[in-house]
Amino acid sequence: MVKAHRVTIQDVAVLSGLSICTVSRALRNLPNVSEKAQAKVADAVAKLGYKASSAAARLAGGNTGSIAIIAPTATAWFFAQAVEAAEEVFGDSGFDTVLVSLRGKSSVKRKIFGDLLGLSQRVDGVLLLNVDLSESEVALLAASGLAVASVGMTSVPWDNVGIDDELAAWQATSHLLGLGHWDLAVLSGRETRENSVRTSSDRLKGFSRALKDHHLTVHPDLVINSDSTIDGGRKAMNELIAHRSLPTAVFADCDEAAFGALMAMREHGLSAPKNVSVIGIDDHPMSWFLGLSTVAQPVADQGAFAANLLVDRLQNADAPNEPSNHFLDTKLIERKTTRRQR
Amino acid sequence: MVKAHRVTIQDVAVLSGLSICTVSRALRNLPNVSEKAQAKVADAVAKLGYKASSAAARLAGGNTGSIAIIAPTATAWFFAQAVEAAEEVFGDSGFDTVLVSLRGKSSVKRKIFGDLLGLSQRVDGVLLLNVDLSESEVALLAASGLAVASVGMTSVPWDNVGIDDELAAWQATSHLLGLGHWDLAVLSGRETRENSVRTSSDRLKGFSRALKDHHLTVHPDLVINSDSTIDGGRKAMNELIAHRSLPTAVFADCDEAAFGALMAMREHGLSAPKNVSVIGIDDHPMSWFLGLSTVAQPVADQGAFAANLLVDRLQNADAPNEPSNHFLDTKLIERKTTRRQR
DNA sequence: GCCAAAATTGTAAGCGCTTACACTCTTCTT
DNA sequence: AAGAAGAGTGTAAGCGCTTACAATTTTGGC
Repeated sequence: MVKAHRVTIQDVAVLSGLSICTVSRALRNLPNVSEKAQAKVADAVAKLGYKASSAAARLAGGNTGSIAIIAPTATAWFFAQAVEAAEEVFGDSGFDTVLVSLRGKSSVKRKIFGDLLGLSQRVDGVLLLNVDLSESEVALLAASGLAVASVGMTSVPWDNVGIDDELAAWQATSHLLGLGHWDLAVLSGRETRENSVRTSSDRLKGFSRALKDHHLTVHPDLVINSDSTIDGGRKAMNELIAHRSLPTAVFADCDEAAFGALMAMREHGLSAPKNVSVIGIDDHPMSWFLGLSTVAQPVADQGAFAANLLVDRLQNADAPNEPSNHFLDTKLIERKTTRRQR
Repeated sequence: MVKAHRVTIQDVAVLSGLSICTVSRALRNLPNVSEKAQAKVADAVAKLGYKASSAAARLAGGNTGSIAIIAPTATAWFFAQAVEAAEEVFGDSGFDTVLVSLRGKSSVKRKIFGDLLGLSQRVDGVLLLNVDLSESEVALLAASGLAVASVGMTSVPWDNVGIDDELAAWQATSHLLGLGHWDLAVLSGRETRENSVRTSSDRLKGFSRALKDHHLTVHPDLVINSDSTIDGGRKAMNELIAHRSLPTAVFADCDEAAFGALMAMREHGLSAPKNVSVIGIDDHPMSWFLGLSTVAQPVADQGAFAANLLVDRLQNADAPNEPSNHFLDTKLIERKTTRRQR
């Protein structure tokens, strides 16, 4: 196999009998190219198997043809799902996806503002997944010239898609309440320290609102801080079991915490819904397996939606519409860990 | 905020009082640069916050500074884990990670040989995670000029890291056998149609070998084909329960299939280890949760190891050592789904 | 049919970097 | 102490593409 001469736009120009410039315009569907020329170019491209060099395009002031996805981690179910969905959209639109995982490092900022603003030379846009940014970071990013979109963020000056976290929590809590439970605990994710991610606090709000709707008040002892992980939920539930009175139902603000809660219960000879009803939010695939009642959120859809929004911005850079914020629907899924309180 | 003039190598050259060429060499640690010059350049770079444009570097014949990770999917636990580990290694070495998920499409080949060989203009190397390639595809890739490394592949002409699948299966099966079980079924992933991924068939071999070691033979009826997913395992186990005689122990060739098996059993009022002992391979985080006995494999380590191998190749392009194949250790983890057969 | 405006196409100058190759100093030889 | 070998540095020519702007062709109104 001989190291083939790279097929350049030059070759296409020669074969099609046009100038490089016209070919370039034809390739990018710019106006002012006759159909004839278009056809000739398409022909030559096909014949030659031409593929533009993104490096050259970029250097010359065009686009990089790639988009970065920034996520707190790539391993958690939610992010893996969203990343893959977004990657598909990007791929289908001809973009490469460069993945940046923050890996929960507190060096988020360093990453974002060292690498990422360095990244701005290498990508056309950025898709942020639940990345907790301070106001100044948001401002910097917005001013970076990059197209930006996000999933699960709040008050950001770019397109965002997510779910109504407060509503989802309200749905879950109301389900418990509707079942006759009035002695509820909540396993709540830790408050974020920054500004742009408010999932946990919104969910806590929803919990409170549901209680209020039933003329109940939130007892501080029954709001347990918990990491949004299996182990976090387990610890939180253990704490609840060991040091506090057992409620009749527990709302975990994500399924993984609910799993942990279930596990802790099992370790103490307790089970759901027999001793305590348990509900989560997410509809993690394991929830089905474990029969966990939950409020489902469309994860892949969120990633794909946001990705599409971003691609649209990139492809219609001219249309400067306002940043939009989209809420996708959540839905109560009643399974086996919740039941009527007698 | 003013749109800043891009800091170019030119600026560094001026500030350091050297020529562009010298700066370029200094930046890439090429020989023939005095320490003095090195220092000056380092200084200027720091002062200016200079970052090379990968597009320009690439175009001029240098490297892209990015590496592609190709995986069958990004959502499965195993891949998400490996991807993140590799991404970390790449990031620490200054490479961008471009993610390509095949999403189980049968268009694997199209992807690989359209996109990927197109990718070769955009990346320096490729990390393949369990990508099943035909011989000709392997040859093409090997001849592409890209640096390549892989995880979980067999007979490939580049660095590979994985586990000894046959041994892992042997460990799991021997555990069952050692517990006094002799009536075993195996839930085995479908055979691959290509050449470079042989996980399932190797694991089946290990199963057979363990039986042979105990002077037992494999009964064809007890080799159940199963997708390596929860649902696959569930279906396979259902089949076993419905149409065949129930063995005293089941070896699922991956944890997710084992989960499915456990689920099917539960649906039939059966449980492990009471009615049937169950063991898997992987040590998925849920296995701990479910008390599933399994043979643990170091997933993140495999990704990181392979990534390091790849980075090494890229950074020492001069040292043309033979491609190496590394097996990482697997370890039996006995939990609650297996017990002595009385 | 004739001329200006509009549509189409071509020319040429870079984008920021790498890389032969040429050049200037240092060191050693002998 | 003069010249050769080598270390360190500079010059300049691209890499393949985009993009003003200039040149050419087409179109249409009279």
